[in-house]
Amino acid sequence: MTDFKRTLITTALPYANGPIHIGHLAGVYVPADIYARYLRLKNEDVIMIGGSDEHGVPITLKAKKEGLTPQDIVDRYHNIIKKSFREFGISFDVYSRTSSKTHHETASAFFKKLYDEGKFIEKTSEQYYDEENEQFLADRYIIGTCPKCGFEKAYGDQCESCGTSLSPAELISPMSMISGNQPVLKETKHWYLPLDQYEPWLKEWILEGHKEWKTNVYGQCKSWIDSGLQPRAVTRDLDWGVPVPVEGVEGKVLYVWFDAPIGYISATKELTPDWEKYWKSPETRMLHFIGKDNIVFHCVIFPSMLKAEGTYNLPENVPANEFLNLENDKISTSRNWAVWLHEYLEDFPGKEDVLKYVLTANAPETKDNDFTWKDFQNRNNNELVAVLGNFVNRALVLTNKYFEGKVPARGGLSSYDKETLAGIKKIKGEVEKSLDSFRIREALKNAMDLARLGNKYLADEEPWKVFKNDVARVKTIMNVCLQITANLTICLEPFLPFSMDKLRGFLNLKNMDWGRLGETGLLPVGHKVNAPTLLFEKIEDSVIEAQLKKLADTKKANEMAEATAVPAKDDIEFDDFMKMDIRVGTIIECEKVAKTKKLLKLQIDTGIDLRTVVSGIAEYYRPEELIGKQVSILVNLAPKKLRGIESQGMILCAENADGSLSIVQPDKKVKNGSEVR
RNA sequence: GGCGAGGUAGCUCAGCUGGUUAGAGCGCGUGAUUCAUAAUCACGAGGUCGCGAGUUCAAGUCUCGCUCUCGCUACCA
Repeated sequence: MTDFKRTLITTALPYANGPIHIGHLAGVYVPADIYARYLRLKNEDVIMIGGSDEHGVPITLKAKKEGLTPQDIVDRYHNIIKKSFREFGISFDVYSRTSSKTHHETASAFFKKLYDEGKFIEKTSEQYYDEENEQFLADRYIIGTCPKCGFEKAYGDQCESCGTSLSPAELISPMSMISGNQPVLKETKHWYLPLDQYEPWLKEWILEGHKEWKTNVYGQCKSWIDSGLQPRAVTRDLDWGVPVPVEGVEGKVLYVWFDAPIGYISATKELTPDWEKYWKSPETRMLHFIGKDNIVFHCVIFPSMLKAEGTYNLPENVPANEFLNLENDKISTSRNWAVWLHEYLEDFPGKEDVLKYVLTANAPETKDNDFTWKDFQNRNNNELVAVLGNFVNRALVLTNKYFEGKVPARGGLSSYDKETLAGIKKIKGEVEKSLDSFRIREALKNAMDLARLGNKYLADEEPWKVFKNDVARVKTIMNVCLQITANLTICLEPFLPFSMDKLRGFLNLKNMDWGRLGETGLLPVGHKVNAPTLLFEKIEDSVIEAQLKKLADTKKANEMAEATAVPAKDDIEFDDFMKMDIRVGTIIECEKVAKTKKLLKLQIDTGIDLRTVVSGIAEYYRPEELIGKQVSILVNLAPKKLRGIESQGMILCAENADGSLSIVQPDKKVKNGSEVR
């Protein structure tokens, strides 16, 4: 392994269209913060970079919806995010934003260099264009009828009703969200990063060179690289973002995925004029802390950009976490299913460390995990309060009681004393080993063992009994306990910074380096300690119930919203309706279409003829149970090839709120070919 | 359908290159203890290591098939 002199830690840039929730924290910011604090405590040269990702289409849409400018939107969320991070104690050395001047200059220059050196390829393609407003429309700016579910307000990239991902060309009767007019297809030129050219290099660099990466990270990279990489557009027709710095080009910006990771560089520039040593010196180790959704960007795409540029370092490791669920359900910003950081800070003042602890102890390092309020309460009450807080309290209360708060001198040490003191160094080694391999959850457990060591020592030595006939021995015992307590302030500092600060207050102790962890004389004899207050407080059931009620209310509100039927469509003439030829037919044959999950191929006797229909209902019906059933079928829909099979019609289905499908059929058997109207 | 990750005690997870009675924390039970926020300490119960084959003297650990969960992906009329 290379000997690095400094570390650059980047944390995924949160998208500035919503506040931070526990999923972001558990996946990225808490582990990154712990690791950064650990390195700082070791006096290593480390910087931790963060910032808001403020470009991209969703922000422009939100702005439009609220009648504000995109800048208004990002200002709002950037401020909420930045404030909540600061209050929560995520120790960024700099928290920047991609709408900053520095970033625009940096991203622009980065693009320009690759452009000038011919690292991009140019491609012209047809995209929808709004003639009235004279601009190309991003996928999200196009609205139309979803070809699958008939939802009229599907976006060009995705139907929010059925969740299908789409391309703008698939929408039926597309409409510009800006003018309301029908857009026209028009040619536009864009630049692409030819990822395919980097494939052999990526293979070598990751698949051969970084087998030590986490299995989830390595596996996903391998999957992408092996399946063949495609050139990726780096520009977009949009007016919100970093303008493409090419002469004569207007109305184009850098694609948000291209500009966002450069934000790490910009933020570093804002932090220090010496930024280049963090990005370009081979003695610097770069780490990207991200969630699993970002693996491909940080392992394949961004490195390819850096490689193309040529002067930058590549990431040494990318410790990506899986996802955190909340009370057995996926965290979702749009469904308001989350514990929001800014709300937590209001509801639980002074309990920043409790959330950090719970999110770390239950971190989704190897697989998706579940956050429950009950677990939150249990870990606080049974671990922080009962194990850590209680030990500290015992040590200090006894010292105050027997020795007026002065650290007593040790006498001769028993072999058990020696063993206990040696245990501190052992724990230090374990914590280091875990942290060095990014096993943060394990590291926290290791560190907490120090408090367990103390509790056990106290229980075994029973100073409250010994005091009756051997005060000298009690002096030794309490000295050992206090040294353990002092060591806790170092050992747990990366994980519980606020609480350890408080504990240092109890002990009258200054901050100490990681290197001193394991020393048995951190507190000199005669040193005065204070009377302790509680390091952690129990959390009562009522508090947890209040949070659960809040979530239950959200769930209820969501159900109400789901129960509300999609609004009626515009009126049509009777003749329009009569254009549709819907018949009753009987399913004669039915089989799954190979290599698909949702498609069934059906032979249907429509009374007119026997025809083949492909339908996306395989998730709800098994082929054998459909044979012989009567269904309603739209027979005069233009045929379309799906998976190479020509589908000659559409089977009518009702879609439930959960997206499940139910075929519409006559309630009595009727003659095949009967018209439905 | 393809690919990736995961399926180990009630819960959350360790188990490296295959090797004595499969581990930890929490929860549960019993006992000890009272300095401490009824906290702590000891002991214990609890697992056919997703299912089925195979390789091997020996498999949670390797191979194959199946199955379930999550994610990515695919032309879901």
